Amino acid sequence: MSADIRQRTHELVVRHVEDELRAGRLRVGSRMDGERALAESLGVSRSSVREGIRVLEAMGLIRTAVGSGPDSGAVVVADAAVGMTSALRLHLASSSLPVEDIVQTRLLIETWSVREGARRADQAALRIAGSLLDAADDPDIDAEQFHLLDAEFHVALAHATGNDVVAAIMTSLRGAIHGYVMAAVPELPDWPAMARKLRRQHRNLLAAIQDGDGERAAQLVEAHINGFYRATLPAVTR
Amino acid sequence: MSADIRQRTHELVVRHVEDELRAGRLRVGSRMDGERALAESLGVSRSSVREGIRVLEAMGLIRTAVGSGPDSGAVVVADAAVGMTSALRLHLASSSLPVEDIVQTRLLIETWSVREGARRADQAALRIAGSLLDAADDPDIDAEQFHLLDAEFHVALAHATGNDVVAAIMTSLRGAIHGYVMAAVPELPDWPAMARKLRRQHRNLLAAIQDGDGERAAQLVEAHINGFYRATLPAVTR
DNA sequence: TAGAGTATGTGGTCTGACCACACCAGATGA
DNA sequence: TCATCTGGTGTGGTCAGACCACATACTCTA
Repeated sequence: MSADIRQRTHELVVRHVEDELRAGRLRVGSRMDGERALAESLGVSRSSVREGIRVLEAMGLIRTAVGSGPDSGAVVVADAAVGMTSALRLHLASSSLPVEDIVQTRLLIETWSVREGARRADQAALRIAGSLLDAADDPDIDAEQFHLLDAEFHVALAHATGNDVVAAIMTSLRGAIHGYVMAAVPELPDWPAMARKLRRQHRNLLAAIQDGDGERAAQLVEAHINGFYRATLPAVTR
Repeated sequence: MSADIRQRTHELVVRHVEDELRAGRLRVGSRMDGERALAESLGVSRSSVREGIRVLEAMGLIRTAVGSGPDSGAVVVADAAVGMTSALRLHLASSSLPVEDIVQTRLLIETWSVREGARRADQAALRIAGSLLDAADDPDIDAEQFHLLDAEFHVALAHATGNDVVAAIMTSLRGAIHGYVMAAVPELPDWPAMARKLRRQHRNLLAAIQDGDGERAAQLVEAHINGFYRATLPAVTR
């Protein structure tokens, strides 16, 4: 693997954990050695171990917890969406990725997802999506809760494809622009009307998928996403 | 933003940089303050600053360099593909993301990309893709160089869509499975024949895009990807 | 004027210390 | 006997301070 170039110490730590995963000595749910033990066994300082662990944590690979007992320490969780969401959010902040491109990518991912979801007809996954819509019907929730449920609904549809990579990408696309969505809400002339429209579109979309009508679902989700961003984007990018 | 829950110090550092980016006080190409100065201005230790910087670096947001002068220190580079590639690679190592899902996601992204590329007809971008194929025609390069150029070609096609998010996703999808591709090469009965076939398919694909024939390009890229993985995946997942 | 030598500031690494926390086992009480 | 309190112990989180290798920019010398 051409280790000619200088490898920093924390990269060695990341590489070590990656190798342990690849070899199957670490798997999802495993508890890693403590930072001090890892430092000693690799012959590096605890600071360097911590830098590596920070990277793994930011990638959604592990989770850390203080204290003692079986839940403490670094545990492999492997939540792929975490790292991708952070990456997208940060690059969005740096203006190196335009919001428009994210929206277009959503269109491409989601039209495929609902077609695939309609084809697979994974009833359990669709039931989850439906219960999220039920929760979003609660008139007492505020705008932020509504849009979080909205995001969860779209992610649930992505999960109905059975493709974990697509689901992770969808989670990160929707999660990264949550801040932009919330920034747009106060700018909307009539948010309650918008929410009613979104609820209606969600129901129709889910019905089309459950009917196995992938084409109709694709058209509905495209209109749904385009409609929302045409109403909100001008307010934020202004 | 409800900072009720405990925020660790390195997260404060990440958040600080994110805010600076969002406010425009930092942009791509900017040089960040030194670690010591940042630690003092935020009232935290240098170790914590470094942990935050490690995260930003892993996300592809910044690049660090030792020494002195204008190129040293932490500089904002905003290479979105870096973070996503690492995230995918690590989750692939943990078996939480199956290779098959990545391949299926490539199909979805790339069929869209070549359709969009054919529609946009970005001559400059397509010329870059073509020159990568020229380089890959060199009979002296080895398997690794060939597959790296192969990956670059597919990424170049994604760039021809003009969508930076799609291009970053494509880069990470292809980059994350590079190790798997290289692991499969020695298992192939006749790699030179495979390479000849891939070269031919690449040329036909690029020609279809340049002809503006998105449908044909989509069919070609689908057959191209499916063909390669049907030949290699069994060797690796075994 | 050209070159060698030096000063300076950068990230990279290490050591060792202390803290807050969460669990767990043994002591204590009813 | 059982419930409750109370330390002990090990975890990550944070900090201070030191030294190193390195790359540039400056200064001095031949």
